[in-house]
Amino acid sequence: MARSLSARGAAAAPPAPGTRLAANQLKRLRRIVDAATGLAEVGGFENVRLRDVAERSDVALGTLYKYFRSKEDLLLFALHEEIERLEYALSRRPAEGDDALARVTDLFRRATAGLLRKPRLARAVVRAMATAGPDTAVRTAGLHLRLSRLIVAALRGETADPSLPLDRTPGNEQEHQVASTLILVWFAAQVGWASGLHPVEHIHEQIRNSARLVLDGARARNGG
Amino acid sequence: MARSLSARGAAAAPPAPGTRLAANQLKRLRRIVDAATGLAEVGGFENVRLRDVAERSDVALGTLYKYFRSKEDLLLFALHEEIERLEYALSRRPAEGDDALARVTDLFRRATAGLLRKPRLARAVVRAMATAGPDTAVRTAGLHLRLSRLIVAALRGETADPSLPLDRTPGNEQEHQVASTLILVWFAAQVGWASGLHPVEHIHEQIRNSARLVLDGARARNGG
DNA sequence: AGCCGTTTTGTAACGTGTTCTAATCCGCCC
DNA sequence: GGGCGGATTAGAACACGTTACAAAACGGCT
Repeated sequence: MARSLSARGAAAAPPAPGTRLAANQLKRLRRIVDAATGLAEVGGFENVRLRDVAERSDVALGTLYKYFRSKEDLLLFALHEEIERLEYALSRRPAEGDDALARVTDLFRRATAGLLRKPRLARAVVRAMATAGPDTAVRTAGLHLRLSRLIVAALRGETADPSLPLDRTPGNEQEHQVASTLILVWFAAQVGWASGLHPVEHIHEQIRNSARLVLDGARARNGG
Repeated sequence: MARSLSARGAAAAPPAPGTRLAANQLKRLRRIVDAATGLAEVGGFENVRLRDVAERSDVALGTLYKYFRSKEDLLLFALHEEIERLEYALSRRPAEGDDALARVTDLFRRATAGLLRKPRLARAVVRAMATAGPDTAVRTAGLHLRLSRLIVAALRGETADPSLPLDRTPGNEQEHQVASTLILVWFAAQVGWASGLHPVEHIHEQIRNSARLVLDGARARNGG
């Protein structure tokens, strides 16, 4: 995430062997991502011309392709960081609400708000997600798991433990199904927004409606 | 749809003025779409090179762009036809099942099967849908409405009336919410499949799980 | 300091979606 | 049959993602 890349421990001692290179590479990576998001904030997906990204980050085009497999991969990395921000924010202030529905709605509200603070960037990353190919499947799956963890925690009124490995996420089958459904709805609603079909509010409405249905279903199924 | 384009009324009498041109244009349109889907069946989205489509359909590149605003628009038209096929099939044999859940599951099973009869074409149109821009928003919205109508009918155990205008679709608010949720889940699941994230069966599982949750929710809400 | 393997650079090249234009064709009307 | 207007054609041109490659720079090692 942003933190782990920028806040390098100030080692006054001679850097360990192999570290110097990695440090430079991390700086380069950061420059690239910042350049890309900067361009995306201004003009969305189409405005992220990889030649421009390369120029703005003082990096050769070839280097850029050594760090990221494609334009989508690059923007997906930005989304990854955004989700890490969300994880951090939720760890400091968990989703609020008296019942699961309220908490989950709050979670998505905050997630959407965070993403849409920069609408054009949001459009860009959503589009990247939608057109991702098999080469970025791993990243995509990771995002899904991270979100799922956050949702399950919100359902339970707990706060997610980011230190746990993603494949050992708590939650029973039904909770995972609820999370999965809501993630897909959220994603699809955002695609609809990004392609000009709906205004932003529609994302919120859609999630609220779906969450209500799904959670009532879960409750009924539990005999509650 | 295919039917309405190819089965032209055999007017032995001299064609009405302006008809000759339109007939040629319809033939051209059909050739273009057939060429595109043919290429997509073989190699998916990337294999649909518009130059090749133009050549295969004996049409100039410029003409192609006079008929369709973009590559996505062209493939979306193919999806439109596929959904019309689904409408037709459902009008002849409605979704089967004793309760709403069974019928809706059957509907999506058939829809998915129909689409995935040609997996590469399916990948192509799903991708087109996912990357559609504002220029194709109308087509996209239309597809959503058509599907919604089919789902509401399946929920009720009726058969949809394709002659009704799309904006006068029957169904109360809750039924529309159920339909909307399931459509989004279906779409997102297909995007996941198309980008290599999941095998086909996952689409079915996902829809089944989501439908169960959502319909239980709807039932609980109705006090049933 | 000098060497070596890796990384980075600069730049050219290719493929493909999209746009543009001038020339041609086609159906219609007088 | 001749001419008009819109549709069509062929082909060039442009933008941008992506790949390729030779030369230069860099970092660690002796």
